[in-house]
Amino acid sequence: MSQPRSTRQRTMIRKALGENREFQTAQELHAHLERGGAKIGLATVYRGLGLMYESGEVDQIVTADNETAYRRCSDGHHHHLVCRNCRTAVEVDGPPVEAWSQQMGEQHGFSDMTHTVELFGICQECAQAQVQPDPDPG
Amino acid sequence: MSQPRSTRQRTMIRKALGENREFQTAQELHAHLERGGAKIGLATVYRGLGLMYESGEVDQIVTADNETAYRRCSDGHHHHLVCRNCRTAVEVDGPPVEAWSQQMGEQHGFSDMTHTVELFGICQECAQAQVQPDPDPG
DNA sequence: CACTTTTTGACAATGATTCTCATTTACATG
DNA sequence: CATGTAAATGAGAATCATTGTCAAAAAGTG
Repeated sequence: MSQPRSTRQRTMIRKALGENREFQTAQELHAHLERGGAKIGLATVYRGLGLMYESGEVDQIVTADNETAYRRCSDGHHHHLVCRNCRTAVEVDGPPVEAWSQQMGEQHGFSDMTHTVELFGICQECAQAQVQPDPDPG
Repeated sequence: MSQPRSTRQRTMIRKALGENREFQTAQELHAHLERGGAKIGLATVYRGLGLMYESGEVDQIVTADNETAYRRCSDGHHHHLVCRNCRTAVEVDGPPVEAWSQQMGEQHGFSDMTHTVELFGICQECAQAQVQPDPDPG
């Protein structure tokens, strides 16, 4: 039943994803490719990333400004710990969350549970590079 | 330094929120108000809900179609278990998640942790009203 | 090569949200 | 009550990520 075809454009997208470990929006990825002299349409980037997300090849998060960002990821269900400042992301497992989600579902009679979980924080590097915020001044 | 003022429009928004326990988008709330004969601008609804969210007066979630929805909520940090079908929402505590989030942050050197957690499922009523999906037919 | 189906790309369209700015309102004060 | 002024409103324009359109190009198959 028709597999996705291997096209020059999709190869480019994969390559670009491989070169950058941070989450990128479709627009960013497209700009990056064009900057490198590549010829590819924006819609194609959107479609490609969408397909790769559906096949589980890449991960997807929604940023604070409600943009969708993608990153190459490892297999299996996992979550992300993302730096609010530089967007560096770490993949993390969440056994307690999975269990808790399941339990909440049962407790309230919900079936077919899914969940969205994202952790945000400031990574060590950014924390050191930044001025510490005043602890609630008078 | 200047508190939000009490206006006819904001009162209307609060009233409408009080009448409906489900999550509603700004557009839905606006439509509901106009249907009731009220005169209020769409931008005003957006602004009102935004302010109420910032002050912690209402809760906010992002639906599957990337729309922002609001609901009056109880105090304190909590999460939501939302029916994918009818949008009925239950507030739930998540001690395991809080602890896990904290722990992941420490483990990876992240500070200032926050998180977004939403649980989705099909509530009992909707599950009964719907045709059961075939369990992976040949 | 010939053929069928998928993919692409340029651009239009969509649609939620935000911005603009002139007008109105809340509310503290004389 | 009159008045001043900063905040709020509303109508519509503007923004902007994302999706739709559809003819032309490319992939994969025999």
